[in-house]
Amino acid sequence: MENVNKRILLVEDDLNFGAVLKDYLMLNDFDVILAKNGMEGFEKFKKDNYDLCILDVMMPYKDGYTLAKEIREKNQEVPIIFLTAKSMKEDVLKGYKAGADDYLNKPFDSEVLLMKIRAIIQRKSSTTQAEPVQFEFNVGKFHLNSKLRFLSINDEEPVKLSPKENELLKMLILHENDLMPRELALTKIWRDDNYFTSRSMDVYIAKLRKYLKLDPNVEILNIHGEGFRLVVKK
Amino acid sequence: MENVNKRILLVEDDLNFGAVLKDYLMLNDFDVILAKNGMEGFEKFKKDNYDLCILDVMMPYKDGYTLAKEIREKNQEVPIIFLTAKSMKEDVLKGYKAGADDYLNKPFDSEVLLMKIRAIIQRKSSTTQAEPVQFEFNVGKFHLNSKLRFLSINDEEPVKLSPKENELLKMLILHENDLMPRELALTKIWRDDNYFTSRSMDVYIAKLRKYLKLDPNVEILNIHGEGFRLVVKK
DNA sequence: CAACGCTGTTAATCTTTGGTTAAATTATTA
DNA sequence: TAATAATTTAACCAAAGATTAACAGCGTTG
Repeated sequence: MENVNKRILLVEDDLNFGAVLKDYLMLNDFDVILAKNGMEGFEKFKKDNYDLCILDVMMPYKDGYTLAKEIREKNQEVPIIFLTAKSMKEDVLKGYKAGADDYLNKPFDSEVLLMKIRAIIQRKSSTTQAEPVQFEFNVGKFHLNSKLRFLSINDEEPVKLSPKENELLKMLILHENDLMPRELALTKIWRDDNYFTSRSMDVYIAKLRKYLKLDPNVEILNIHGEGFRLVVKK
Repeated sequence: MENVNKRILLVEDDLNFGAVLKDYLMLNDFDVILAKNGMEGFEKFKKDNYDLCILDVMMPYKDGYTLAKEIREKNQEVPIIFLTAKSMKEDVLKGYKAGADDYLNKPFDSEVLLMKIRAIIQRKSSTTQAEPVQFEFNVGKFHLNSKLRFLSINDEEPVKLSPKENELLKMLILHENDLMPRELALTKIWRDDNYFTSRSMDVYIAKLRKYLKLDPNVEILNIHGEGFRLVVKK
C-alpha cells in the first residue's frame, strides 16, 4: 500500500463547520480539499482524483444528491459519504440510490466519521480480498458493521457494541439459522472453555437479545447443551 | 496415523474465491485439488482418492447436489461438505441435505470451515466402525435434523427433541425396518446397561411413539427381550 | 392359566443447563 | 490516577432434561 495521504473532497456550505472538519481530518493524516457549494465541488472533482467525497446534503444552488449523481457519472468507484440532517428520512434512501457508501447524521461524533472513512477507504482499496473477511452483515432489519462495531436498524442511531458483543453476534450471523456450538464461541472468542467463560457467554447472549428485540423476526434460540441458533423468520 | 496431508477436492465455480480458499487450506496443511465446475470435479474425483470433498451447490452445468450423488455412487465413505448461499430457502435444502455430512452458508468464517473439516476428517478416521456423521434423515413423512435436534412433518412447526430422544430416534432410523438391539442403545447412548437405564429407555420409546403418531405409517415395534424396530409402511 | 419377567405409560423427583440482573473486578482512556 | 467501559463473577430463579417410582398390561413358559 502506498504511503501517501488519502485525498478527500469535502463539500460543505457552512464555512465555519467546513473549516473545522477540514482541520480535524488533516490532523488525522488526510489531504482535504474544501469546496463551499455543489458547483465548486464538481469543478474541483473534475480537476483532480480523490479517494473519498464527503458531501453535505443540504446546500444552496446544487445539493449533495445532485452533485453525487454528477460525480457518479464521471466515476463509478469513488466512495461517497453524505452528511444529512437528523430529521431527514426519504432523503436518505434517495441518497443511497445515487450511489452513496454511507451517511452520517449531523451533528455527529468526529471519531465516528473517522472510523467510517477508514473503513470505507480500506474496503475500496482491497478489492482483491485475500480472505473472506467480511465485516458488514444484514440480518433481519439490522445492519452490523463489525469493524466499527455498530449495530443499526433502519435510520436509527446505531448502537455501539463492545468487542465481545460484536464477535459473538458476528459468529451467530455466520451460522445464521444453524447451530453455533457453544464450544466454538468459547474457544474462538474467549479462548477458554470452562464454567465461568460459559456463564459469561450467557450474559452476552442476554445483552444481544436485548438489542435484537427491535426486530421481532430476529431471535436467538438456545439448543440445550449444544449452543445457540440465530433464526430470522422471513 | 499417517503423516501425509489429507487430500481435499474443492469444486467451486467462482475462480477468485476458489483460488483464495485453496490457498488458505493449503496453508493449513491440506493438499487441495481445485475443480471449477461439476464436470471437471467428477473427472478429478474418479482419477484420485480424496479424504474430503467441498462442493459449491450452485454451479452452472452440473450443480453440487448432482455431483454429490455421482460421488456417492462411486464412494459411500468420503465426507462431503456443501457450500450454500445464505439466500436459499430452508425447505429447498431440506430434501437434499440427507446426503451431506455438513454444510456451510456463504459467506463463512474460514476458521469455522477449518474446524468443520478437522472434525469430520478426525471422526472418519478415528472411528473404525464408520460412525454416521450424517445429521439429516427422512423417515415416512418426518424429517429429522439431528444437529438442531428437531423433528418436522411437512411444513408444521418442528418438535424439539431432547438429546436422548434425538439419539435414540437416530439410532432407530439407522436400523430402519430392522432390529435395533436394546443392548446397543443402552451401551451407546446410556453408556451403561442395567435395570434402571433400561427402564429409562422405555420411557423415551414412549415419548418417541407420541411424536411419531402424526404419521400412521411410522411405528416403533417391540421385539420382546431383544429390542425395538422402527417400521415404515409404504 | 398362573407366575414371572418384560414393556407401556404417566407422573413425581432430581439434576443440569440457561436467563437475567446486579455487583465486583479488570481494562482502557482521558 | 480518576473516570469510564468492558468483562467476569455471583446469585437466584426458570426451564429443560433425565431418572425413578408406581402401576397396569403383555408374552412366554411350564
